[in-house]
Amino acid sequence: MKNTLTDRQKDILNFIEQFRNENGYPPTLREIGKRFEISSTFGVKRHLDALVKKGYIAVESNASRGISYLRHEFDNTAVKVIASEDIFTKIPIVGRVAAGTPILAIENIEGSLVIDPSFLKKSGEHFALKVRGDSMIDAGIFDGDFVIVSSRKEALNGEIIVAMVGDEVTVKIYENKVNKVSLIPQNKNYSPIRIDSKSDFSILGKVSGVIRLLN
Amino acid sequence: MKNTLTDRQKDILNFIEQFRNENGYPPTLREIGKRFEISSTFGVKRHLDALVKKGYIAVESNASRGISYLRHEFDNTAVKVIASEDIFTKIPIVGRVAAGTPILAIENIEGSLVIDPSFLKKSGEHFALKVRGDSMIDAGIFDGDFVIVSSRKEALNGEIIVAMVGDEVTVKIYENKVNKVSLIPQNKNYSPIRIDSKSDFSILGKVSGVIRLLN
DNA sequence: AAATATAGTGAACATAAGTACACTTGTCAA
DNA sequence: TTGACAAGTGTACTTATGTTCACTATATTT
Repeated sequence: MKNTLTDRQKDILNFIEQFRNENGYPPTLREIGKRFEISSTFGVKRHLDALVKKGYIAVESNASRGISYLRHEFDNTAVKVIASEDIFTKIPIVGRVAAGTPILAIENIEGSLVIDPSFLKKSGEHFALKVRGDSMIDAGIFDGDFVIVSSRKEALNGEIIVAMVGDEVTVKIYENKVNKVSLIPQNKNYSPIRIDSKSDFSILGKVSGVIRLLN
Repeated sequence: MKNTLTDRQKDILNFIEQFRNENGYPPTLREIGKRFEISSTFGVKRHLDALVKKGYIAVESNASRGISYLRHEFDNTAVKVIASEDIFTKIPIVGRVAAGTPILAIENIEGSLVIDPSFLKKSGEHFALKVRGDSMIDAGIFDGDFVIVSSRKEALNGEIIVAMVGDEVTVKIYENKVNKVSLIPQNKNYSPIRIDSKSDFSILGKVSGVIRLLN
């Protein structure tokens, strides 16, 4: 079995993407079927199964509208510089964050960065941040690296997050034990930061990628 | 009634946003309820009704997971842009390299990757490679990372390069002392590779960037 | 004290939506 | 001409999910 899609599968993949853009949630089997005049949900399901098998989407079983997007379709040509009508995603690079301003306020934006949309598996707000310091070197995040951040307000234990502590933006591993939040660096020379209730602390997002430029 | 949200409503709105970021589709009433320990779906529903009334979300009635967003909490600075000529660069991702074939032969290309051209300061051929193994972890290059490679045939001491040794493509630090070439890993558990004259060895390029995707 | 808004419970219900199976059709290569 | 594969039908079934109702509780406002 190859990973190439049939025409029908391509059409359906496109429809799913479009539907999600328009509605904010993925279509049901029957909604897909209606669009393509496939009267049986089973016929549709088998298309989805094929798309899953070929790695284009993920489907949560028994969950309604449980389609999540794994990757866009790209032509595999070994072309170097391209001009096409593909849609790319441009995310802002956040520099110094002025105290009190929202992270994405214009004055905080230093530039922007174009990345492959397939890197951002799920939709949602993203921004990038240039890392200062070496507190995360054991996690492979070095001084000067860019981290790509998926905006969110909560985190799970062990996730690498970007947080605001007082005036400072920091990248650490999140840990919440019995409602005591700590930010764990990944460098023996640094100690965890304990967050007590009176700390000015908020989660900005979860690190979903790291980019390093050499030379 | 004002359009200001109660704390509870804010929490729920944030959760919905986060859930969608993570899963690609919105949560059900019960999934929201589970997170907030609200055992009755009705309790959750009334929160959604409030959010709708205040203009923060839209809910399609009788549709599962039918929550769509009207307003983000952040301004949407992460814009989707249409590529115009020559602005973005698309480079091929090289997968398994068939022995004897040129690195950029079609059969070696697994996909492609769009990156900001400002990342590639120098012009010239580039390709990307998915790293296998952990021989370079001390240089912050982990298993599964993509390295962006600038094609060239020669290297300077200390540069991180991609080379072909026999059939294998490898990422290492280049060292040439008195015409004895060694490839130095960055991991105490590995030993340098000595290249002797009869080795089948060639330099494919220099690593100019590293990209890591988390989750 | 009464009214009002927010927040939640627990159960019952209707329907939306995923899963499964047997059978059909058309195409294409061996 | 057999076989494999993509694509689709129709029905039946199970589960997931939204809707509704009566009732409770706790603040805050009038």
